[in-house]
Amino acid sequence: MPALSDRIHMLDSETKAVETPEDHAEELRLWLRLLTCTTLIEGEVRGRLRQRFDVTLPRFDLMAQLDKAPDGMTLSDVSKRMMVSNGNVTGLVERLVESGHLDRRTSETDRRVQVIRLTKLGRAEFRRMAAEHETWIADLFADLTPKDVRELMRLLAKTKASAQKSAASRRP
Amino acid sequence: MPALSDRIHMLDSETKAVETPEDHAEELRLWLRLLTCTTLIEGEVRGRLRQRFDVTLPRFDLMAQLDKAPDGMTLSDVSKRMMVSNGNVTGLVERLVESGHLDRRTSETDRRVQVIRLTKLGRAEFRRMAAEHETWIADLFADLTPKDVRELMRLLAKTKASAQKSAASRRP
DNA sequence: GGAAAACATTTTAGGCTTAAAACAATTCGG
DNA sequence: CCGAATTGTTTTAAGCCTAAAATGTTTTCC
Repeated sequence: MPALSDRIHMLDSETKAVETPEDHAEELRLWLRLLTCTTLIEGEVRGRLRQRFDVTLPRFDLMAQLDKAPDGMTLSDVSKRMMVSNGNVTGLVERLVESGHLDRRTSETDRRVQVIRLTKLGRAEFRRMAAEHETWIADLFADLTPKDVRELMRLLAKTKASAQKSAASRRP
Repeated sequence: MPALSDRIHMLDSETKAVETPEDHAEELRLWLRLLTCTTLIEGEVRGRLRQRFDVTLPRFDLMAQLDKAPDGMTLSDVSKRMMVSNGNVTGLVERLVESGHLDRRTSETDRRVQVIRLTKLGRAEFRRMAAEHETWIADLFADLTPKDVRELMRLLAKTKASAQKSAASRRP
């Protein structure tokens, strides 16, 4: 059993936690800055993709996923990788199949599963866009030194892990 | 006039720049990681706002802007601050006026301008949500040390400046 | 003063996005 | 085996979002 002074201390710190809410303004500012950076870059890339290739960002992102998977992916895989809802992918894929960029077929071993892959056209167009896209990104980050890039990578990895942990603890 | 050896060197480096495109894989990875972090946190916040308060993230964001401006803002101001299109704001405001959270009036000095502000209800609800929201953010970033937070702030400020510069140079 | 440019907002058309419900197919446990 | 969960996808309803054109208003600058 704790000494009286310890119990008083515990009570104090508990009371403090309840009555004087901690200041999290720094984290809030960090979050807003993170969001600003992403929105800024995303908007720029979106605009360039439209102007230069008349393609939307979500389409480009989906093709990017498939380019890394020559044997195709299931819709669920894509949905998890892109961190978007299932229904979202259904619609995106529909339009890309329609335009001839994607090939969609039902798996032979599991008839629930749809496997999608890039068509020859889809792959060619994606490669063309991706090459230019990479230079845009390089340009947008041009003022960062290699050290800045490394450090940001490290801190964002830590951020991602922290956020995933926090998110997971709410959804067990 | 440069010496022959210098000219050869110049030709070499120019040729290299054209024929062997530089490798920007690191920047690309950085961009994807930045996007992942934002998407992860944004999704988490969106879900909690919906579950806890039955409000959407864009509505919350708009109210957050107005909470900082007791005298109201014009739609253009809001649109610039939130980095979304004008038309987008029109619709958001419409729904928030409809639900009684916002007050909208035409400026008396310039009849083009609409000034919006939070109603009493809107402000009260926002404050309630914002208090909880702040703890979610703190939780999502909980594994970062104060030093990590400072360093991220610094690097993201640099990133933002770099991206803005690059974006501006394309749209003069 | 009046045409032209600039500005603030709304409208339009189309696409993206989500959460939740519905449907279909497979796997699991008794 | 067979009913119950689980899994993969689609559908639905509502809202978000953009780019571009349209509308109304103010400013600029001959």
